[in-house]
Amino acid sequence: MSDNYHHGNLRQALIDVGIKIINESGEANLSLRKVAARCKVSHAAPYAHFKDKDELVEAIKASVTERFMEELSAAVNNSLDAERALVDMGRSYVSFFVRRPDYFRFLFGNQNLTAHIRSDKQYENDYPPFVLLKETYLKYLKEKQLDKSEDEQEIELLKLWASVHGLAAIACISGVVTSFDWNDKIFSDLLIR
Amino acid sequence: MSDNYHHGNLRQALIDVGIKIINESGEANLSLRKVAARCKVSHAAPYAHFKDKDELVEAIKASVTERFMEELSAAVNNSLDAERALVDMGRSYVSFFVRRPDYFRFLFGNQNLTAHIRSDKQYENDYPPFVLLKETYLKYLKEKQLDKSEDEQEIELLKLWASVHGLAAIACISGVVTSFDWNDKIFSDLLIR
DNA sequence: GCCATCATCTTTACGATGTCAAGATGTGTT
DNA sequence: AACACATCTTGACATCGTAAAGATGATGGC
Repeated sequence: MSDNYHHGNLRQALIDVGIKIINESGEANLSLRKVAARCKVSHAAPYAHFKDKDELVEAIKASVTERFMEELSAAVNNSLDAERALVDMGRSYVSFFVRRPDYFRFLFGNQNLTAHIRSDKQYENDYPPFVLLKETYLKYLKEKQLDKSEDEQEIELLKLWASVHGLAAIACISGVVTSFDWNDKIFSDLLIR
Repeated sequence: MSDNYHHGNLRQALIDVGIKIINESGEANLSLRKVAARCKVSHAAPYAHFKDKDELVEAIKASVTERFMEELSAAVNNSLDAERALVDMGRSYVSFFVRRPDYFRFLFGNQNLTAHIRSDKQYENDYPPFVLLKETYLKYLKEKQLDKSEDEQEIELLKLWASVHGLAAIACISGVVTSFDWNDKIFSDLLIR
């Protein structure tokens, strides 16, 4: 049954425990064997559900990205107009990773080419945070009655994403940002000009 | 003598071989033992020069950052005025990591908090690329006779850094950018408004 | 109800890795 | 020449990812 696994929920349990371990002691301490042990299962059991350690890690990344998306969506949905939505999404984006810099490094720092993002340059349709950014941006254009060419839109989107992601990166990497007080000053200026 | 180490140049040799291994097969294949073997030295020899694997890795990061700085400095010095210098530095920043995305992940992706960057929030004075960015930015302000408050300057610098670093990050992570043709369009617009 | 098939899990084993302790070896100093 | 010290070697250990072989339990056909 679901108590002792065996056709239970081991796969999900492995993912959840993986996230817990990262929360507690960072990605450096994430090992297949520890995850298995915490699930009270032999060290080779995960191989019934993931062909690799990488495959488990990618599943964990997808799960973390879901939580990330929940925050982003909430920020967008709670905003009154599209302009506020754009700013709030950016703030939420940075805020999420400032609160959990270990997640940032986990999601974007690995050597295996972040398979959870790109299916060969189709990130525009596949990577949920970017899809949400694009939607919000297009609503913003419509709201402001701005007319831009496809090229302009693409460049603007790239700049938006780069600014926000770069801010998150610098915050996580350099330890510059611990509090979040300067954001109100910087964000509308950064995202809307 | 310097031939067979022992008061030779093992320390530097370890760093150089480390970079070579990363170039050849990525950070995933960087191990103390392999580095030692390639230096024809026993697997514990590195411990005479580095207390940790981390300490070796940090030394390698510093070395890679030096090469990075050489390109940035060249870009700045070859520019006629400060405005061009600012744009060219940004272009050079992204270009460097587009050519070597593995370096980006190596420098900024690790879990150990990139000790080569921050000596406790003093990145402004310690991290060479940021120092160069700040210098170039200040020259740009002087050249254009722009008067900005300290706060404005700090925010603008952060935005500059975030934009450029974010662009590099996205390029490396998502595989969006392989060629570099869109940069001419985007850069002056991104950095100078 | 019985059995075969298949997914799931365990056991055992192997090589690679980071690290430590103890000792050997070379270098510089007095 | 003798000592102190940095450097390097050897051997050992725990941990890790992974593979192979077998046990165990569920599912579906008869």
